[in-house]
Amino acid sequence: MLTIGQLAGYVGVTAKTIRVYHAKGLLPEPPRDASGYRRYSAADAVELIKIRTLAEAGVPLARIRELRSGDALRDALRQIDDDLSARIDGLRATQERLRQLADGHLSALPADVVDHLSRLPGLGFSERWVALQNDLWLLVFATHPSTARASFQDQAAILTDPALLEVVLEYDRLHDLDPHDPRVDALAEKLVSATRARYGADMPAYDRGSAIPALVQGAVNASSPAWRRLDTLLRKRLGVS
Amino acid sequence: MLTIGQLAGYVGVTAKTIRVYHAKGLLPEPPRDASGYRRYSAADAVELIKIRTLAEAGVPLARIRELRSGDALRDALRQIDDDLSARIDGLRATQERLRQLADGHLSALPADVVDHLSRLPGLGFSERWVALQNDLWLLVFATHPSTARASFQDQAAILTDPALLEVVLEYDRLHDLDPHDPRVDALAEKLVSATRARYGADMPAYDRGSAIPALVQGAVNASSPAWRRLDTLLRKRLGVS
DNA sequence: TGCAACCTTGCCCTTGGGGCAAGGTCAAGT
DNA sequence: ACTTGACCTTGCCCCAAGGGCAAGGTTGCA
Repeated sequence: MLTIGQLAGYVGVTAKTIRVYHAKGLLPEPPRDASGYRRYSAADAVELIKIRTLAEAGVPLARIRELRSGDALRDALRQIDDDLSARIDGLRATQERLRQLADGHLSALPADVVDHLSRLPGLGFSERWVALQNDLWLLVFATHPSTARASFQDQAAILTDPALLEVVLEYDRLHDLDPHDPRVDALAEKLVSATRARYGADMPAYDRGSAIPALVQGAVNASSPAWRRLDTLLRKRLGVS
Repeated sequence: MLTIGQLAGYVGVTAKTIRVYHAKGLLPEPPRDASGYRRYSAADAVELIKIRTLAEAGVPLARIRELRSGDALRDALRQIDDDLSARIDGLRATQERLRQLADGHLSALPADVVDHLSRLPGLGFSERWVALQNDLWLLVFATHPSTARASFQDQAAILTDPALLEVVLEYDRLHDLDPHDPRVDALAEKLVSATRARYGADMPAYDRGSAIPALVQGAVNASSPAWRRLDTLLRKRLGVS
């Protein structure tokens, strides 16, 4: 018959852990010897190993207690297994992002993006626009590392077409206008036709490349009522949820 | 400029989590607007994403704070990566044991072991010995599933040799003897030579098959002073730590 | 006989947030 | 101008799964 410390060392937990399992009704209290020490049998060890197997799989102790008595265990085990697979995949994804962080991909923008941004003032863009673009690309590269590069190159290419460049410059200038200025409606029209021409009839997604989530656009819009209204118009005309 | 809820929804955490990070000095407090709301920039979002990447890798927040300022980060990332690999392996092992549990391998002894145990009384073993063997194999199969079968078969084979069977039977009978009875020393001698004969000069491990941990032996010994002394003698003679 | 290493219960501490209260603020529609 | 619902603010207590310590009793070994 084992003492609590022997059982604990044996299964690879601390005595405290076993006492906690008793207190929570996970493992029944064993008989005590003459001096009040708990005395365990091999069957208790097997039971404890089962509990630890579930606990190490991340099953909450309360749920282990439920499973202990009922015979829902057979069914539950499959879901726990799936859950475990999902967590393993999650950890692998985390590891991947961690390695990108180690390579410095999250700490600064790539050199060509910085280069691109530095040329924007020369093309006629405002300081505000450049700062917004900086933030925007920072976010896109941080959240969509795999597609960010393609989005960026598409955007940079747009500015080499004089007609399209003029449209984007007007976007910039709209910032301080009244939301109901007719120039807002006019720009919305121009953006719709330019977008349709560039990306075809069935939109891959709204506006500037498919990888930019709506949230980024929302953050951009927030600084100007005119931009907010422009965004509303575009969503209506392009049929985006 | 983002509010806390926008930033939170964006990075995929709750606003509370961000406040906790402020309180713990992980993420600096951003400027407040006229009404006291926190206002975040894209740089904060990038910083938060870094923090979450580390947190999801299981790095304690206190440690993330240390890494945030110092440039020990580059070094620490490698260890965190290793750590993560180890945890992925651990989860996979847990999953493996979970599947064995699902197959019922932990709930009962295999049929051939039960069969073997049921034949022991007929060979002259005591009830006590059979119960101890039952417990012992329960433990071995629970903790060393991969090697248990080989250990068991080796042990079963031993009992088919009449000379070895007699040695084991004497082990059983020793239980109630005085620890200093000369028969204890005599059995120790016999066991040493039998073990050497069976397993060669350089022991794979002590006594009955290499997979049985010392702790199991300890549990067996606990019930008899004579067995305890026998164990001590064997360890000395066979040179086991 | 002494000592180290156990065991007992009880209580507070920790991590990483969740949830609620009580109040202030914002944007939209009426 | 008012209301409504969704935000935001701080402050507080709560959770799981144990860790650690205290104060006392017990065991094994020389």
